[in-house]
Amino acid sequence: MRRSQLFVKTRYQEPADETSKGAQLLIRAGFIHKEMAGVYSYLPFGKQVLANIASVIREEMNKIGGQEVDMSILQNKELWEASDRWDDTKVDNWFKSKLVNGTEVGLGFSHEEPIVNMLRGFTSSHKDFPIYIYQIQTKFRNELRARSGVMRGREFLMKDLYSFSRNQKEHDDFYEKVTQAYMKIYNRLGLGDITYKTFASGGVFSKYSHEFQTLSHVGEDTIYLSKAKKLAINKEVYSDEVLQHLGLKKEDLVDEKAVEVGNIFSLGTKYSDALKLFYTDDNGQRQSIIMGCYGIGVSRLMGLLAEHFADDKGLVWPANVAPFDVYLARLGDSSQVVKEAGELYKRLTQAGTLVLYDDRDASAGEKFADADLIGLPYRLVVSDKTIENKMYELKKRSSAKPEQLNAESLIKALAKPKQS
RNA sequence: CGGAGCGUGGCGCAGCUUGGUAGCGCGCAUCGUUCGGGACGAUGAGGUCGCCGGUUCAAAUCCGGCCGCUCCGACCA
Repeated sequence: MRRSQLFVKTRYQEPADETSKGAQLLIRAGFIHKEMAGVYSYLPFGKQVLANIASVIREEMNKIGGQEVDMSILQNKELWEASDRWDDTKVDNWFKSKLVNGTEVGLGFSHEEPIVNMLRGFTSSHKDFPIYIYQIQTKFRNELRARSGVMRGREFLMKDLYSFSRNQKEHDDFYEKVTQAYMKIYNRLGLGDITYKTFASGGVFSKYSHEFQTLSHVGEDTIYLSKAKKLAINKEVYSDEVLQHLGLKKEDLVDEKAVEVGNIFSLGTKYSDALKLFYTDDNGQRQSIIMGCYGIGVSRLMGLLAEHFADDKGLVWPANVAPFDVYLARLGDSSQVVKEAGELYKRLTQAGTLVLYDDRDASAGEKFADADLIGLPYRLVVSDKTIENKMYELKKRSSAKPEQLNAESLIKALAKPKQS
């Protein structure tokens, strides 16, 4: 993409109405636009980052048998009354509205009820199960207070997976598979080293649920973690009894601030029973379905990545999620520089490299500052100097020193690595 | 929802105490000079001072109400 054609502009100063470093950088670099407290629009770069995170998640969900759908956001009140979750005293963060005829509808904060109801129309035999369905869509939650920019919004992008198993073992096996898949996702996003499977409140369905907590000073949660065992306990369930149950010693744990980047729940048969989703076993008997739900906050991850992968000059995106691979800075506007940079842009693009071509009539300093702020993995310079040397200048965002490359090695260096 | 702070061109801010024709920096436009780390000069455009009401000859400024934003707390299936 040519920078001159992009409507988004970067900002020199921090926005006054954000205090989170990550949100400030995302706004300054033109990834997001704040509509109101806890509500953000995603601009071209931000939309691409979300798509890249989603694509990592999608690949791992598909690998464990997930089938992707896109459920409606408008919710049918009757389904939620069946499970007694429509009442504002039961779920206090509903956004609700009304049809012209007065019928109440909700904006989805989660999708257990509608997805169970939908499945009733397609399943009846034990041969139909297990089933794993997920979606990546916008959720609405009427939080009392939005916070930390895009990390805790009222409207946010979330991946939610629902599992439907015939018995406890089948459920437990899949639950473990999801745990593995989640760790793969955090690894691929560069957060694996600081993300911990964490024991948290299980609600009424099981003893624990599991959260995935990434260590960060902007975290809203406190966890007690064992680095050796790669496990943690959320403060909300931390007690001697829990420690004993998990075989952990108090003195081996340290407390840290962390961000909840995922949460997996065993739901038992509560929603499947309430909405009458059953199956017939091989003896012709009606049986309950055991459910699980598994969430990952996609937009929250973007906020966390911006917070974590940054330095004093701006963002430093991991290659997997960066909106482009390389920032091509054309310095000066001599006809040979314009020609050379234009041709390089074309050539790299044809080779599959995603290039953000800064073809504006701006100073070198401004282009370098923008390249640092936006934080693409590489910065490539074409100038009279590089043409004179018959070399290109390539610099990693994460490193201070540039290297000089000829055209062939440049194209090779920027070729996309194969993703696992 | 309790406590605190804030709201003035696109962005960041001053002005308010002590009422008297709305300012600075960045950005933007035009011209010229520049051109490897956010260049310089000249000229210029752009503002219902969050909204409503009150006091006053006169309100960005004083008073009341409302709305919005931020932080702390509570809350977060």
